[in-house]
Amino acid sequence: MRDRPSPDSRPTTRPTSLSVDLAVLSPQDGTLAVLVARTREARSRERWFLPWDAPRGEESLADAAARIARAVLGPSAPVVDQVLAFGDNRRHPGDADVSVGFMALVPRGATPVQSPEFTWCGVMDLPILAPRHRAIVDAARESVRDRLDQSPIAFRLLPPTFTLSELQGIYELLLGRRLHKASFRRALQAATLVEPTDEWRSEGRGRPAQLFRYAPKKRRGARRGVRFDLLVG
Amino acid sequence: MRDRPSPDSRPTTRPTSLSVDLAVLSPQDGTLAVLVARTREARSRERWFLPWDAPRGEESLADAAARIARAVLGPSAPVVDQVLAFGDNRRHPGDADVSVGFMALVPRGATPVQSPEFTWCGVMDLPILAPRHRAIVDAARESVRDRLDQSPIAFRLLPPTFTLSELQGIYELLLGRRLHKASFRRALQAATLVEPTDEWRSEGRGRPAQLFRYAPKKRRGARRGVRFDLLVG
DNA sequence: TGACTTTAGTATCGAGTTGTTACTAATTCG
DNA sequence: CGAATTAGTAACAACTCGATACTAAAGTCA
Repeated sequence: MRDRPSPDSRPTTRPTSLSVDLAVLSPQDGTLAVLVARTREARSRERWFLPWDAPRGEESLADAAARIARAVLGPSAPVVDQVLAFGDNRRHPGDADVSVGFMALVPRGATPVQSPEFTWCGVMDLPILAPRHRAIVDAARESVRDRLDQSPIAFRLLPPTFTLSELQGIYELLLGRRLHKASFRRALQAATLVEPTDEWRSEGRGRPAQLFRYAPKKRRGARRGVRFDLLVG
Repeated sequence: MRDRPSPDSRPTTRPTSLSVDLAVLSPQDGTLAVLVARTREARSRERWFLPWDAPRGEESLADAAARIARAVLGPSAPVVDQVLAFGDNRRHPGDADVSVGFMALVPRGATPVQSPEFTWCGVMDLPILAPRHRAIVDAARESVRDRLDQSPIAFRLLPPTFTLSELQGIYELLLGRRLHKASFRRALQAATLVEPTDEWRSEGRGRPAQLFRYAPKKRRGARRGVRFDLLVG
């Protein structure tokens, strides 16, 4: 990369090597997991990496991310969301100058990986990734947490029908803290986000739980005051 | 851009033209404004653009954005936040394949532009920008709104000391709705985000207002339940 | 000077929301 | 059968929020 001064002239772009990288998140065995694969060559210090590629042809960033997701997860295309672009000196497996991180959220179990040696790995127990990939995973988790109550992303981590306890478990997993059952259900009911099906699931012992599906009916969010939920310094 | 198949081999990056683009937001005359400049050449359909450039040398994306901000606003360096990367077919003034949008928030008035013909323009009254620049402005506004109660960004739009009415006005500007005075102040006090100075400001008629400064003291945000504040469908 | 207006800031009250504790319901396990 | 386990609900106290109303301190204008 050479420096090129632009004293007072108009700016110009510069050729840069680009990658699109994907953090696939899913609840596995009661914890949040990421899809990672092992490198074949031994010369790099970081032995594991996230799925990634460069955009092809006129493909947009989002299209490239969706293609990578399909390559790893099969044709059942999960939605991908952009997380952040990284363009600093943290190392990337393909030495990309700039990497645009995306995330995909997929339900529990329902995700047999077909491609090469991709495997689930709990976020608390990640192997050593290239620093830029590690940053993308962290940014993806933070992004999910931040958007959890503005956006129905929790439902992407569940199959089409689910029990309310499962839904609450997803929220607890993502927020990293326990929630109160009655309050959770009250809030859920007030938001009219789910509707009951007439099926029930018996999960081993205990009373069977009713299955629900995601069926948002909320029209206008009752606009509240500001809450200053920040946790500063 | 040529297509290059990668059937089962390892992915590689591809050279791509890159830009870093900046949406500078500021409250001006009671409305939210963006810094834009007029193009000199008449051949392009979009006559206005945001400040932008390509990263130089080993400069990171954030460093490039900070440099662009300094070039436009002078050496008083405002913080820049990444908003989103755009890599689709929306046109960019420099025809960048990928543009990483950043935003800077600067206080009212305190921003005399020195560089070329940059000027404030109210967001409700924007001229025709290149579509990608327009998208960056929209994404920046949305990003501010989303992060308003998680992050103390409102204070970046104010000078070091301010009245509580000014602070409330910023929130109302960004959220696009009126807030209740007593509730706003109660929430502010509970969060211990500001502390009073011993100065007062007389703003024409009416009782003088006490000046406050941003001085966050909150340790742990009292963790509440989920609120499902989404406004779906 | 003294009413009137304007803006700042506080107090109080009632309606609504939230967390807790306790309860009932339906299943499996022994 | 009874104990254990999970689902789901009820009732209540504590808290939160928004509306209204109030006081305070300035300017305006007769």
